[in-house]
Amino acid sequence: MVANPVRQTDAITAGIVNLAGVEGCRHGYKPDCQQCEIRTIAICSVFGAAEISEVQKLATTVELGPGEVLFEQGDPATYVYNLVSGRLRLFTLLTDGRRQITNFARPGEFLGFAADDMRHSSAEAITQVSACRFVKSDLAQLSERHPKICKRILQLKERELETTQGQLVAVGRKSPVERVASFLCSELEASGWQNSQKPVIELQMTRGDIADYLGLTIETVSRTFTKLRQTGTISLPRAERVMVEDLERLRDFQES
Amino acid sequence: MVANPVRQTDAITAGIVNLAGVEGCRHGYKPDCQQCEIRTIAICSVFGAAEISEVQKLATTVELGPGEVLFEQGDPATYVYNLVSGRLRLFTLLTDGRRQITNFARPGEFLGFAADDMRHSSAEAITQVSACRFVKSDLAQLSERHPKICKRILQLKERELETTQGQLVAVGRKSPVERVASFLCSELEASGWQNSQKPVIELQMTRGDIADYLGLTIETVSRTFTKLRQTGTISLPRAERVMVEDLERLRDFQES
DNA sequence: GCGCCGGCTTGATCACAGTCAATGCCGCTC
DNA sequence: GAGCGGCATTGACTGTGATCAAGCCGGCGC
Repeated sequence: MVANPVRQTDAITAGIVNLAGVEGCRHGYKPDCQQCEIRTIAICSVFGAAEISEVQKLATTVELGPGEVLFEQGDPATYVYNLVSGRLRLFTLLTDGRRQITNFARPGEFLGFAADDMRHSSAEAITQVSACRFVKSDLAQLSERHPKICKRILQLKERELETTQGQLVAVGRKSPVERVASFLCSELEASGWQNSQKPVIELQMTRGDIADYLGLTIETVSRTFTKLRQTGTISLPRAERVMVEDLERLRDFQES
Repeated sequence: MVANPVRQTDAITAGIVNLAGVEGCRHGYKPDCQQCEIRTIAICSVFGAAEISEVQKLATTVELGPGEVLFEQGDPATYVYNLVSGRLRLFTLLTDGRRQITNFARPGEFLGFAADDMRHSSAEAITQVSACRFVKSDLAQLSERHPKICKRILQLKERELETTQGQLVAVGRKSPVERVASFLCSELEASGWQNSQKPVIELQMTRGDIADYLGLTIETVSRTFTKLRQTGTISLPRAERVMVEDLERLRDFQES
């Protein structure tokens, strides 16, 4: 009806890559919370050095390669995750294969929390991924003893909601150029870019992923990149490397 | 670029309707929590009869007429609200007046919580509205003493997020018929419709609101209603009353 | 090296939803 | 009752982004 009914191949073949019967269960070893890169930004940030060992006991580290599945739409939601490193795509599939990506998760994000213990979306690794897994009920118990966890999760949820709302505004009311510009700006922002450096974005996802994130087709995304290149806004030494040549103009293209 | 640049009038004139200098401050009296219709579904549901008086002390009732503003994009986020009765539209405006409605809030919803103390969207009453207002910091203090509030807010936030994600999927990947069908189904669902009754939906919002919610134009929404009428799926005795004649078919049109 | 495959780009064409415009309908005021 | 204003519907036309199709590029295996 509207867009690419059965044109994603990765979405369909993805299930095959899933390895174990249990959700996201590649290697199951304890994380080293002291050394953890996201120790200060994830939900764990609320714990002191003494308390963190209690968390550590409940956690299991999960590793995924590109294309592998962390969890799948329709499954029961048994686990929750802290994304430690790498990136994931979270998406919903319609019956005919159309796909809407709702989030490109980044390290520090809290994933898999579901209101009704049922997954409404799937999560696949884009890059090599490492995540910290908890049994949902374990975390619930832990949060009884340490209410501040709940507060922290709420903060992260609110941020997630606001990001999704921003995406909704883009998809519902912005032109392709505006959507792509918004996407690039938020990727740059979230990458921790410093004002002094030349702005460069390493895209870890394909054009197809970007299209399914922005509610466009691959072709339109590609043409839009070309347009941005031709106006001198960006340059593309390689398809996955975006160098922002005129950040001012890119920001203007966002229209918001 | 993409849709109705400056065609909403209500969005622009809305500010004029705002009455007091203070956010949503029409009448400021204490609510009667014992009699409250949303006592069992809002965040208050976690409190026993004894505790509720503590909440009541912090709350102020706010009343709004149709079109009046509860809070506005860009304002500091000082208050949070429980929507007690009526409906609100929450939306984001782009600089040129394009509007994306992100939520048609219903009684029981918790509104105005913001991650960075700044409003990213505006809230306007669609119908006569009554809401229960708290100073954000008061509620934060209260939740220190009663951590279960936080847990409850988290539940509501997760539901809100999942609803928004569903909307994103519709706007990003569904055809106009599918979007309108999805919208009608969720309106019916949320209205508390019982299987035994004939399904009737009283739309409280205009075609323009629905268009800005679904990422369409007024005309397309109107034409889609006509299409659904012509296929015998619904009938429209009045523009705002939708009688679902063939719920099976309406659900099929959702395509998800 | 060669061939293959997946992902990206580009071009040509088409259809669907947006735009513009006219009309209808209903409620409100005078 | 007449006139007005807001909202909804319908029609005619247009333009944008989807679709279809071809070609390109880079990486990988043989």
